[in-house]
Amino acid sequence: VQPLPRQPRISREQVLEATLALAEERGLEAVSMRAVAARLEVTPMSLYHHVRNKQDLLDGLVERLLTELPIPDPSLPWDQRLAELAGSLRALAARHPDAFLMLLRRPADTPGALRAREAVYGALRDAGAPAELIPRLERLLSTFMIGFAASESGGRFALHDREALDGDLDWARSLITAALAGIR
Amino acid sequence: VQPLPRQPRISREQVLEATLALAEERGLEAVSMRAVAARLEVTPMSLYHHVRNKQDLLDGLVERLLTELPIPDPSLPWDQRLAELAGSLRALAARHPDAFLMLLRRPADTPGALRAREAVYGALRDAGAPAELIPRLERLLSTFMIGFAASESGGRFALHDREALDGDLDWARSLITAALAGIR
DNA sequence: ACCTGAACACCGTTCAAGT
DNA sequence: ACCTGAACACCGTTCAAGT
Repeated sequence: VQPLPRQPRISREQVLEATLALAEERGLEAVSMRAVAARLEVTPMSLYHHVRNKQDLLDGLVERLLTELPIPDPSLPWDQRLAELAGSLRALAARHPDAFLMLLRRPADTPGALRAREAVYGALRDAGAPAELIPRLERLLSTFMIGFAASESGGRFALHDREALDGDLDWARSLITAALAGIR
Repeated sequence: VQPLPRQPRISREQVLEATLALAEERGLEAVSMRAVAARLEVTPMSLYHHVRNKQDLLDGLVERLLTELPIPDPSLPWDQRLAELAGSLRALAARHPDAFLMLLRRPADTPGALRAREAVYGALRDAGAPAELIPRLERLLSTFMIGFAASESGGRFALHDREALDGDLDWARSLITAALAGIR
């Protein structure tokens, strides 16, 4: 006997959309399978046809955020591109402090992660870094930028005002520029 | 009417001890108020006399881990001290990947955080860094070290083997040494 | 002061059944 | 294929009561 085809009521897209909206409105802690389902006016169990489980739901959310990260215009000077990337990461972390931390908990091999990495690779190439050192440099740079944005949004830097943190990054930028000049 | 004094059955110390043991054996996700209470053979509600709530319990756990972080012998060369600190952070993150992430979610003004920061300050002083730059340098360095350890233990670096990551850190060390020489 | 039992308002997920 | 209802085994926390 053939199973009856049925019009899908919701898609994975819609599930992630609802997850994002919920996280934006009430924070990540309010994101539960049941709450997402309620927002879609559907039974909790219905979600399991579109995501494997809650972890997969959260993974999908993080990947979505990463994909929406603004990538700087490649025609800009390389150091400005890095600075803009750092700024975008800070803005993303500020909007989603909890979800941002999950960047540290998944392999950086998703399309969204690749996209961001390529942007850093390009900047480093234009900075004149030797090709064989670029992946390593990218790892160090991204780790610092993500760690900084996570510290700021997570509250680790709560004692420091925005101005001091801006100064930290400006100074880091000059140190990095000097280091890159030393390598080249 | 006087309330009757009563022999306390458990202390905050014991609660945190049980929390740590549970986290070590079954991971942070297994740490619940109810599970910690069960391990102490006590009702869940009894814990609330020793910790404000679950967040406070987790905070206590993180602070405990931080306090146990080995501080390098001050008589060692400054760069070796920094390298040892980085190694200790990596080991701590490997043992408690989830709890480690919580370092990014609380202000770094607890006794444990101060203790670690002072160790970095000392190393930077011995490296000859100008006093007025030391707090800023510490922020950059700690952010990188914590970000790196969190990336490694959290799985962000899952595609890279231990050897590559050791190489990353060795190289970072030489860049930092060069940058410090430039500042001095 | 410290511990308890019962209760409230939630969770994620499995399963068998419906269309 | 996709959605549902009922159920299972959990949560954190409040409250009133006991000693």
